[in-house]
This record gives sequence, structure tokens and C-alpha cells, in this order.
Amino acid sequence: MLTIGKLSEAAAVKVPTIRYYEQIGLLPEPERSAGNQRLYGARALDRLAFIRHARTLGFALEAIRDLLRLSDMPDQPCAVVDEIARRQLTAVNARIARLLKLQAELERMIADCAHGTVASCKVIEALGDRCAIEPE
Amino acid sequence: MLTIGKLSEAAAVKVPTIRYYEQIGLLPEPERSAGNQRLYGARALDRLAFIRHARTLGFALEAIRDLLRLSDMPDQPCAVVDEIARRQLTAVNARIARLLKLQAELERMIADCAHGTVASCKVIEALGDRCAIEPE
DNA sequence: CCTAATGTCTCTAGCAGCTAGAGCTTCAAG
DNA sequence: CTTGAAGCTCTAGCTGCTAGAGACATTAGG
Repeated sequence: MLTIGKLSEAAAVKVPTIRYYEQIGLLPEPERSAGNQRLYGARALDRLAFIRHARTLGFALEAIRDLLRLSDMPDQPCAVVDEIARRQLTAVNARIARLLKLQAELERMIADCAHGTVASCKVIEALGDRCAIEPE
Repeated sequence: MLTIGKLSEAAAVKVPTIRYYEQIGLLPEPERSAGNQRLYGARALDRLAFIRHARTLGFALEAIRDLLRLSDMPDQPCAVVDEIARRQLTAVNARIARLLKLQAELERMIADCAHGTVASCKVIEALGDRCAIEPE
């Protein structure tokens, strides 16, 4: 059995984050030691690794909640899982597209800058212009 | 002179957001009408447009605060402005790089899925694996 | 066995950047 | 003159954590 500190280390998730996940119901309440400290088994580590991996892929905690629920129902068709992942991919694609536009505009702004005074700064000037990019 | 509603419309920034920007000191406190309503001039519109444009480019409000302060000092050299913009570009580049990795992993996961049951779902399986990508 | 240093406990509050609501006043159109 | 929209202030909420206070538990060294 692992204490929360050991689990934290093993899963590379900070201690308060683990408690937070428990609080919002992403992790089940673990056993407690005689002294009221949390004790985790291998299952908890798997689950935490799952959450962390999904988080690094940008899934929202709500989506992860759905994925975890589904992963506990092995006989269900995985269409819903697929759908969640596909939605995430769409969101990632959209963010990439947007960031590429930002990148281009920032590069243009910076390239135009003559390194003079603020009065003639193209960066400030460009920012003052009405915007060409849609907000997020 | 514009009421907050008109300003909101003209700058495409929501009314509570304008009040929020005032509250955190990004916008100066405007004049008030006899009935205590905010009244804005063209300067406020310019400033708000500047903020909005910088926001869509992903600048943090703190960075925008710096940029606004600098834009009020036209005789200063614009090196600091440049630096802020360059930092933003670096951040954008990093986010793009990260999202491209996520995109690849999500695509792989989804492509592997045989559309069977959850038990054999490669998406769930892939999420359960220890992560290959560094978190943000 | 005692002590000191960690580790853990709960609880509350804070971060960014807004957004939403309650409950009130003011304004503009008809 | 009335009505409905728009304005006001204030507080609380959202996501996904993170930080701190103040108290108890555990462990390693002497």
C-alpha cells in the first residue's frame, strides 16, 4: 500500500492534486491507516496514471470522468469513447489552427519593428489596429 | 460619448468584461453621467480595441498592462515592447509544438480503435499507458 | 524511549479571466 | 407617463489546480 506521498511520486501528480481529484469524485475514497492517512493500492495508481495521461492530452476533467465511467463498463460498445476522443482531436486541431495564425501575426509584428522609440513601434501600432483574428 | 453598452458593441467586448478591466485597472475610470452611468470617449475605444487585440493574440493581462504603460511613453525605446512580444511568440511556438504532439497521439489512438467494446478499446488502453508527452 | 524532522490531515482562500445573477436605479421610446 | 431595456453595485461561480494555516502521524537517529 502506498501513502499519498508515494502515490504522488509514482504517478508524478502532486499530493494536493490527488486530494482534489478525490474531492471532485474522480478518484474513489481510499482506505485509511489507523492514523487516518490515505492508503492506496495498485488500482489507484492505474487510475491516477489514466487521469494524468488524459490530462496531458488536454481532456477536460468532465470528459475524463466519462472515460473512467466507460472504462468500468467493458461490455459496452466503445463508440462513446471514440466520440469523446474525436471531439478532443477536433478541439486540438482548432487550437493549432488558431495558434498558427497568432504565430504569423506575432512574427510579422516583430519583424516590422524598427527598434526605435515606442512612438514609431510597429508592435504597438499593430496592436492598436482592429483585430483580424477571431477570438477563441 | 458612448455608454458602456455602445462601447461594448463598438469594441466587441462584453459589458461585464469592460467593467472588469476597469476594476483591475486596465481601463481608467470613465466620466459618469448625471445618473451615474459610465460615459466613454474615443480614447477608451482605442484602448479597449488594443486590449482586445492583444488578448486575441494570447497576451496575458499583466503583459497588456505593461504594453499599455509603454504605449503612453512614446519617447522610450521600444526594446521592452519587442521583448514582451518575442516572449509571447516563444510561448505560442511552444504551445503549437505541444499541440502537434497531442494531435499525433490522439490520431493514433483513434485510428487504432476497432470500434468494438470498451474492453478492447485502444483509446482506453492507450490512456491507461504511462504517458509519453510532458505535461504543460 | 525520546526527539526532531518530515509527512499527512482538514479547511480556507487564491490564481486567471472572465461570466452570471440578485436587486436596485436610470434612461429612452411611445 | 409608463414600460422595458440598459445601467448600477455586489457577490459568487467557473476550471484545474496551488498555497497556506494549524494540528496530528510517522519515521530515523541518537
